[in-house]
Amino acid sequence: MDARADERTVHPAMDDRSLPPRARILIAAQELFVRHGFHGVGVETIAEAAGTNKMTLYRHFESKDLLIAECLRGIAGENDSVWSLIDSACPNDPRGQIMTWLRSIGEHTPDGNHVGCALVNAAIQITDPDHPGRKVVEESKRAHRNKLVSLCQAAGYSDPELLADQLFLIVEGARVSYRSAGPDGIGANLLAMAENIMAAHEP
Amino acid sequence: MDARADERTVHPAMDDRSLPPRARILIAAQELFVRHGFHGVGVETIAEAAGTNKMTLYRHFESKDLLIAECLRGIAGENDSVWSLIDSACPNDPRGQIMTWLRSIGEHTPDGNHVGCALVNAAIQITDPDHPGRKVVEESKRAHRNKLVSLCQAAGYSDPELLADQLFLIVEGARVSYRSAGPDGIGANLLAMAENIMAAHEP
DNA sequence: TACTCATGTTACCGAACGGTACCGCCTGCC
DNA sequence: GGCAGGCGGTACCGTTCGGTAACATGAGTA
Repeated sequence: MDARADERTVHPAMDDRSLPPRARILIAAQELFVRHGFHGVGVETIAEAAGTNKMTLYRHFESKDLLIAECLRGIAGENDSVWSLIDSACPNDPRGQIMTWLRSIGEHTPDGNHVGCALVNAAIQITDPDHPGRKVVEESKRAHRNKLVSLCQAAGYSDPELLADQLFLIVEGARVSYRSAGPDGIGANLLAMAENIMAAHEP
Repeated sequence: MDARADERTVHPAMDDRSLPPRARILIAAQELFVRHGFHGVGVETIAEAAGTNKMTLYRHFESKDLLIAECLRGIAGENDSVWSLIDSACPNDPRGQIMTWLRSIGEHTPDGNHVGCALVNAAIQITDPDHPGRKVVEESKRAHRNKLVSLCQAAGYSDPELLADQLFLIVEGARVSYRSAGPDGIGANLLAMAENIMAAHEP
């Protein structure tokens, strides 16, 4: 029914114990969850991929659901740091920051596979409205949208909220289409679409 | 871990045997899969919701995965018939057809919950690249995109392919954001975003 | 009546999974 | 040395799930 259990090794240098078990578990869990989904990978697989075992995993995380939530917090934090990176790469250049962000969306992962947005995928996989991971996703998306609005305002575009939402939705649509329509599908020329929309909001 | 098992009754008139078991199973499976995800509902639950049992289910469907694929084919067919409906509602009015389609996206389901696009959700839940349901989703999305392109061409917009892809991605992004950011989030004023984009392509 | 065929019913199997108990080891620290 | 705590290893439990076997039932039909 589910993904093949073959080749679930994660980071090769994971087995050396340079990182404490909790960090190794989080890294392994993030990678495996993103690749195979929450239901597609069990806690024992995660523990083995982290070079430890199930008991140690449960010493650091109360349950699988809370491990999922912690992974989502980690992913949200990585997204935040991407914005910090962009900010320091194009200081005082909001338009350049938006363009840098847009260009980064189309980049392939090291293994050549698009997986879309891990937070969106999580929100779809989680059907329980009370799951601890859900509010992590919603909060991250809200912050992401606010960041985009402030950038569009700073860049002096007309109707910055409308533009920000347009860019946000196009990017969300493109990333989800990598999964639903294939990587060579509709999201291929995302940049041209975004530039066309931005041109309509040029002051 | 997963959705609550409470209240999985589907269509109330499902128990009367007006429909043959295979049709009842498909209806129940579609509804339950959309609401709780593929992993969140078992075949026995589906059979009971359809007013039958597991053995009859397996007499009509080789496996759960093939049942999933059949459900996706049914959903894709429903999407096609929506386009036929729109076509007959606005004959020879491609622009009106696009607008009608856009308006239909924001409508709520009878229970007031947005579930996004069932095919996209399926593509994200399915991690196996060889799953029989995957090609159903990809084919449906490709046809959907082609339909939009031909409508934009017929409406005389400049750069119809770019416009079609922009509209497609915005809608995909909005529908997925109903799940990731909540129904009152970014996709709320989808219509204004689309009209703004279309205005930029006015001939 | 006798036959066929789709369906209902029950029981079961093997595997996977989330989670726990228990033991032993090793390291660091007083 | 002695102690404590973090960690590895293993065995186990209860449950759920996909899928199957075997049999009963009931309607339609020749």
